[in-house]
Amino acid sequence: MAKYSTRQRKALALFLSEHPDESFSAVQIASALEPERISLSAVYRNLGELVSQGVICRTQQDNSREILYRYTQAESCRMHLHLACSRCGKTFHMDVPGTDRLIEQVAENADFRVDRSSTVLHGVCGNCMQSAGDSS
Amino acid sequence: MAKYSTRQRKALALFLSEHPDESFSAVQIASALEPERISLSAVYRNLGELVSQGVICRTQQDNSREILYRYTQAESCRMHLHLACSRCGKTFHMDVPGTDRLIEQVAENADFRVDRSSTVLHGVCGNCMQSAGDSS
DNA sequence: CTAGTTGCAAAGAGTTTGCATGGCG
DNA sequence: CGCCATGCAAACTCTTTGCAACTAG
Repeated sequence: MAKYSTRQRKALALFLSEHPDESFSAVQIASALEPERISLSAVYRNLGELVSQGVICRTQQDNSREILYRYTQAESCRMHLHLACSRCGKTFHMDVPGTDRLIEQVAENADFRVDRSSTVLHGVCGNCMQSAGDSS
Repeated sequence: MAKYSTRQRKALALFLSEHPDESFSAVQIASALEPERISLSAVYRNLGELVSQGVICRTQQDNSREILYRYTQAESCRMHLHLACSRCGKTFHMDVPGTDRLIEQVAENADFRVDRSSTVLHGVCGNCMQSAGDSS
């Protein structure tokens, strides 16, 4: 797999690596790369490859059946958990002290090895809380 | 909504409440309830209702585009985060001290309100780690 | 009896695949 | 030039919806 370096392949990899904190759907990527003229199927096929290479990871929003893709190659991305706002869909790094300790505790207490790169905590980000005046 | 109590509705609610720790797809539920003769559309419609009533919640497995449903009404379910094994698909309670503190820290440090009932940490459970001899 | 529910089948949304054409090396 | 990758369209999978028939209250 991935023997040739095509215009489409390069554009896709570049785009994702330039947005390490964001998750995109295949359609979003295709339209962002419209100037590069990539077909949706090429996007899907190349995303699949990148996923199996571990360069990016798949996630999903809770009430959509879209699959989202996020660059995880960057050191900084693999070490953090991520936070996803269920209102605006943005993804954030979770740079919170004590996270590692909790993950260790989970391993000891619950006999479960958490995979940092694929787990995403859901909730509402500050921006959305504010703009919605929501305090429930 | 939900003004009448039908055979299908009762069977669905009963089934879910009897399996508070497991996640099911609509198809799984429909076939588990086959003796009760529920159509897939009735399953979907009733699941939708239960979700908006907060009785159950939707989640998704990472590499499938199926939506999964899990009973969350039980007090014990709403207070915990959950762990999902990406090998066997089972869901577990996350009964780990320090979890609440971390969630508070996230609110303060990252200005993000984590929604306990919808977030699921992904990883590998003890059983699967053992049977796969995986230690990566 | 009346309105909420069901079941079926058709429509949607998102993703995957077959096959001929095109482009990298 | 050979083989991989692309593009298009058709096939698929899962979910939603329209509508007539059914049934709980």
